[in-house]
Amino acid sequence: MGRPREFDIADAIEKATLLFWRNGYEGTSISDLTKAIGISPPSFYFAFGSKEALFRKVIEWHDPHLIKLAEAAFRKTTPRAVAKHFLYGYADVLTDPLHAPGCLALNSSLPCVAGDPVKEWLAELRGQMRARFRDRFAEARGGEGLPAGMDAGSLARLVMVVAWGIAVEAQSGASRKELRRTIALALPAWPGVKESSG
Amino acid sequence: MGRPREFDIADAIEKATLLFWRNGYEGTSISDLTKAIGISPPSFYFAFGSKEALFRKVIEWHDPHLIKLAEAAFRKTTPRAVAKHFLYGYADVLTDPLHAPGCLALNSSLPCVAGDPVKEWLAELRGQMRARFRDRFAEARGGEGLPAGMDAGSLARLVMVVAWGIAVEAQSGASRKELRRTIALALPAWPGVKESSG
DNA sequence: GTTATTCTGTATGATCCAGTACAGTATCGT
DNA sequence: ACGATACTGTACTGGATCATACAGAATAAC
Repeated sequence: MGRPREFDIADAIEKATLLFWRNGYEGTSISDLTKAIGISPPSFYFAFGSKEALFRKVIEWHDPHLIKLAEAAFRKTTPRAVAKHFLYGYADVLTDPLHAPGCLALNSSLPCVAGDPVKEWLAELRGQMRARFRDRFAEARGGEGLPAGMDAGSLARLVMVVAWGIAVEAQSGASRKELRRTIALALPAWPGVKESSG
Repeated sequence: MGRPREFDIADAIEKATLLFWRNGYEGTSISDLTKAIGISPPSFYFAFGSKEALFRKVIEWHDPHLIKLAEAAFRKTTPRAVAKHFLYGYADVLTDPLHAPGCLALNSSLPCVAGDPVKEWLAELRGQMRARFRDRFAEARGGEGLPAGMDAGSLARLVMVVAWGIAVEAQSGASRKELRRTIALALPAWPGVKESSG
């Protein structure tokens, strides 16, 4: 009961997502957000509580996409195919013309002040993603284990390193084609036979 | 002539460097800077002009270190040895306990607002670094050219991708040892025989 | 209709921001 | 000594920040 909300929460989150993606967390003001959503500050605070709370909602809204991409990659057979599927899919996200170039979380977080809880939370999410890859590589699906000198943890970190690296390049203006060529060069680092489709 | 300056410019730049490294460009206020340097705002503006001007000076002060590292790497023979020397040296910088973890320029810039001149300037510096590697790889020193399917530009971009990637991981708390293990896994992507010392 | 509840906008508060007006102080050249 | 110049700190400006006090408007329950 009570007065019905005059704007759509999901729509507002989507608009906030685009702003954070373009201008980062600290670079996006309450004024920017209320203007884009088309509401007044009290409505904003009533609906979301604070800028930080909305940002967390934005990330929680977006993160499952990446997790699903990773899980789809995990269904591939070899570590190389897993990395290939994830990195190519991630490159597509980074260069999606529907939003600003680069990674939402990375664009938003890297400039934050050291010790900022938002920044640490995002670093934790990145760590969780890395742990997923580590566990997947540790399974050593497809027969024999990893070659000598390759542990699942380092192999997982390399996936993340290439991912964050292309995210930076994408934010700097690299095209999807350029990212894909770069990924192709990196793929032989992971064990597995060459495949024609990722 | 005139009243002599009561603080050391180089020392002030060094202190500003540490602050920008820790808290980023937008996350560091004039108040933070004047407090750390131990001067008042007018002295700050008289000496540096603006926060942006000081930041540019900080970067110009720091960038030659990386350029020298790259040039030392370029004196190696094979593309792989070049990448190895640069990436291992860069990993050392990223995890130097004398300053905050990660890359000064990357920590400072990624959170900036889209279209910010500082951000674009830093992206340009990154592009220049990539061009140096592209030119070095294009030389194809050491005999025959690059293998089929490898162009110097993509190979150069891969160096940068791994560099920015480990910079993000370093900022998230990865240790020097972890970064070195990850780099070692990536190195086979560049043509060249395995070497024992980088 | 009346009341409780939920959401709304106008207007404003407290704080921080980058940057400056101004007057004072220390050195140099003469 | 005296003026020109270079640098200093106190105190302040205008504007942006996140956030809220308050009163009004729209709904549901009764």
